[in-house]
Amino acid sequence: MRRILVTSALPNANGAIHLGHLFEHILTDIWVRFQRMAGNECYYVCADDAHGTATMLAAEHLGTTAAAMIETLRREHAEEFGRFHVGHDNYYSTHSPENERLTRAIYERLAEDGRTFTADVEQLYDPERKLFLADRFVKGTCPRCGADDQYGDNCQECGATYDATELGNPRSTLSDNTPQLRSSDHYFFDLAQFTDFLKEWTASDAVQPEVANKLGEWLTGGLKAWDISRDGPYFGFTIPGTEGKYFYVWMDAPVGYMASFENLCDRSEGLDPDDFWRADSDAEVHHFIGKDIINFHCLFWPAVLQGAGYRTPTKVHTHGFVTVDGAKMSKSRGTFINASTYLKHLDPEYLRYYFATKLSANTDDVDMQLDDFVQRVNSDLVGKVVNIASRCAGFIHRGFDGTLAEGVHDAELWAAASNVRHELADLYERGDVGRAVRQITALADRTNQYIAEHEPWKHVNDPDRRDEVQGVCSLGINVFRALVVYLKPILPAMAAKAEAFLKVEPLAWEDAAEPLVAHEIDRFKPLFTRIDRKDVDKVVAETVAEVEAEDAEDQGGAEVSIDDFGKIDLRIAKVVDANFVDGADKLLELRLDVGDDARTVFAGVREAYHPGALVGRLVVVVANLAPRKMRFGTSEGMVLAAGPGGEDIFLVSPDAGAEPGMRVT
RNA sequence: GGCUGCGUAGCUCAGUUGGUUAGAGCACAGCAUUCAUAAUGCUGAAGUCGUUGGUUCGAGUCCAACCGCAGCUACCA
Repeated sequence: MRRILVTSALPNANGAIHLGHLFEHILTDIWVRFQRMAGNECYYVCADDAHGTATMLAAEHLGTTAAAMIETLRREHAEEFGRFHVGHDNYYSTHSPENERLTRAIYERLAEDGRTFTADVEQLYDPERKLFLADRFVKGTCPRCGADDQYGDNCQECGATYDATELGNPRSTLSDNTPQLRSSDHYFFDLAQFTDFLKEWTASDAVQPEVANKLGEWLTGGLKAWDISRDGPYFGFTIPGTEGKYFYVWMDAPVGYMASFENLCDRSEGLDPDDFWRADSDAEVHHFIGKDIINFHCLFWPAVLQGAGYRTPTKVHTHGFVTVDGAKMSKSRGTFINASTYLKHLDPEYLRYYFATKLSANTDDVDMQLDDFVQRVNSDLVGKVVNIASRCAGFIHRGFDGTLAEGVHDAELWAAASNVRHELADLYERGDVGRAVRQITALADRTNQYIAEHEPWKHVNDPDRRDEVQGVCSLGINVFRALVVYLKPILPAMAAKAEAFLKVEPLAWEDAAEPLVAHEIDRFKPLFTRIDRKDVDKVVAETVAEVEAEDAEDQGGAEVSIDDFGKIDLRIAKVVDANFVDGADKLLELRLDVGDDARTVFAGVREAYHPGALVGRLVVVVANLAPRKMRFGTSEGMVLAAGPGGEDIFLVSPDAGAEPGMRVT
């Protein structure tokens, strides 16, 4: 028996659980449930990732404390995962006493052994907010191409990467002030010391081949020291022996896996964290992550563990991202679906099954096509698998008192159904679940063919052929039982209902080895209902509505005084000319007559309006908006419009009689 | 820009170390059937395997270039 500890990446403690989190946790949960069915001792822990500047600012925004906010979200997250049947043994928080102790201990061990050093770092500082600014809180002009309004790490226009200190006219996105350049001592983990170790580790089968390729890039390029400290104010753990220095969130986040497990052990008889984490442990540790955090889990984390005298992960399972209908999840398209919205209208097992059909052992992105989602679930699960039990059970009850036959009617079919368990086990182990599902549905197909060939409905009233009818339907039920075994890691709730129908104890993997004979079963009740496409549409529509409400709150929620409003100079303008902009997908260049002066405004309405339809019409424009340099020219104002974007943009226009230049108040 | 991965029927994907007329499911069309949650079975139509070159007796499969898509590019989690 293997002893296995499994983790999923830690969701942020400042946002809701969405489709992307669900994908990762469902695929991990499927693996965990398989391991348990196969008889292994398997623990699955996770936690919210509580620390970081973002958490601090979010709590500030809500007018609460970080500690209160993260606890509320932690409960919410744990409950939502639970409703998707994700069976974490512990869903903890990285803001825990266990984690603080472990993180400090690990750091101290690394520091003692000369694995860390300090260095002076120059960084932008916001004097008003009194904090050092992470790259994403600084905007300015790209030092290479001169594009305005770029973040502190790279330029979205030309793709250049640079230091935030290189930006022209930098400003803090938190206060809009000009930041100052200040220097501060930072603590570094000397990752380069672990280069040889990491080369060896990544070449083992601890990571997928494409991940090893990616890591090879960093390894051959030379590893840089890793800055593990942040200056206060910061929401996190303080670094021992320092004043106002905090551990960078990614230092304590993976330690959170250990902390969550330790917390579980404290509440469980005979479970010792050391058995899993000591350097010579023969237990296994498996991390499931998305491909965006490969560097943290496959470079920093193994190096930290190695340096601190712990074992390294057995395997890091990396997956791709979820897209919806071929595009990134989008709030305005309604495909940035939160767990809570989904749960209002759809059964969690639909999603579990659909994700399972798309799972592979590689890091490709997984596209959730909403039509495909409905069809796959309805056709495979209701039409094929469940249908077998549904069509056989009636005969068993009508003619045979609900009792299955003594023997196996078709030894070949049963052998196929039973023996495939070895291959399926291998596929589950490797994470090639989509392929396993294809094998499973093929077996269901074969069984429906078998039943059709023997036409039990024709012979059920023929006394000479009663045994055959019972045999065929009993075998149908037995193959169905095997299918339930194979699908149980994916569909635990359906499996529980099927177990009740079959009147059996909870099924384990090896139960597929032997058929049920002369066994009484219950009457069949529907195990699974079809998805109605309308319910999917409701989820999408509600997601759009939520986003709009959120936007309204962000923009209109905070009250402004009439004086503030008075600062905005809204004017009626007439569109004199409108043209496409070469190279811009969304923009139209508009020449506007605003009374005395004419000006050029770039408006993101190309998908909704043809230039010809705009010439001559009156619009409302923000006349005193600071001119903004864009890639295609300077925009001198903003045209007001409603709608989520894309093709749904609706320009605001005045009633007849308004003249260009009139002030809107 | 550099790097990683992907690009096979309308959709989702299989295609082993290169080998005869490229496969499956969904969707579609026709037929059959009625035991089953309008479920099932049979038959059929549908692909110049991203493009162009190359290696080879032979390439979806190997090589090169190009095109397209996604992601990464370390102090955003």
